[in-house]
Amino acid sequence: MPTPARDGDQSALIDDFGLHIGRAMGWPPMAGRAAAVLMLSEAPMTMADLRGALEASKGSMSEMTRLLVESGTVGRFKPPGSRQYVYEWRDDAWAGCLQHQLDATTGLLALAERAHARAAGLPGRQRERLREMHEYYTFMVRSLEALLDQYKASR
Amino acid sequence: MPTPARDGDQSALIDDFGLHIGRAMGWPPMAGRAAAVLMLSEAPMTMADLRGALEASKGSMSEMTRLLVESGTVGRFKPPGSRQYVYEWRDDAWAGCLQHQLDATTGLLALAERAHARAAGLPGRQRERLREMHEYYTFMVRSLEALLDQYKASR
DNA sequence: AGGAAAGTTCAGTCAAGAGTGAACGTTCAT
DNA sequence: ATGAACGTTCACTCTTGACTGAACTTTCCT
Repeated sequence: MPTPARDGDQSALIDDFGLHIGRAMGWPPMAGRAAAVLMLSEAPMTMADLRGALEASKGSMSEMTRLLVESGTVGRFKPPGSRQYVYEWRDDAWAGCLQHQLDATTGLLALAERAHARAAGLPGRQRERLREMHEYYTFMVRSLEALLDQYKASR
Repeated sequence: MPTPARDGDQSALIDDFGLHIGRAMGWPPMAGRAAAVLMLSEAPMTMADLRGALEASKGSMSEMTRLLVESGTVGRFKPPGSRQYVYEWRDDAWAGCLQHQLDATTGLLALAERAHARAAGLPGRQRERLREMHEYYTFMVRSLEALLDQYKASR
């Protein structure tokens, strides 16, 4: 039996985790809570386990597990001889988080590039500001890539 | 007269900027749009100018300018002899963004610390995961601080 | 192949959050 | 000091997005 995740004062911790991590990752609160439950569970959990721990609907859990797996923080396996998937917090989950942040920043760099490209004819002040934005996101993408490498290497 | 910010195809750009930057900073969309308008404006703008450019209410603009100034991306001045404040995109706006990201990460580190402190009695797996989370956010806060210094120095 | 269990999808409900506008407080030139 | 211009606050409306549950699809054991 997996750790009962919602006993006593872990409950508040899970809500807190859920809200903040969810917000940081751009997830709905329920996804953050599911991540917290999995992180704090000793054993891998089935969707039924998660639903029990969070009192959530089937549909919601299906969507949340999808998000978590996609983000690279949670793994999904089907143990041989079992019909149900089990979900487990990954050892390299935090690298997944950092990757996620890098992806988001890369998206903003793309936006800055598009804007900057169109800026040829603009007055100096505006063009300069778009250049600075582009420069900033270029810096950030390069730096986050370096951090990710460094983090991965340190393990 | 400030640059008319909502003419033709800048409008789409502003909505796009607004949405993405707003999301990245945890702002409502209108704040992102206001940031975009100010970034692309040649001259400083009054609240009335902003309201005109964005077709927004007084109340909304009051809140949005408050957010922008607080974030360190926009400056607010009262030119001598004028009754109205003017708002202007700051030269060091992007450092403000990075600072904001650092603050958010520091908040998550605090959460990880609280959780980790309570983890003394937990089974090995869970304690190990909380340790990893703590380690990750420690790494991130340290690294982002370094990036911020580096970015500031490079200007 | 048949069928039961697991998982996904999607229309609908409900709650959270964004934006409005009127009432209120503040500021500053006279 | 006065009052007109400016800015802020807050109760309300409307929009967006999270979550539910029932219908549907897929999987896999016999």
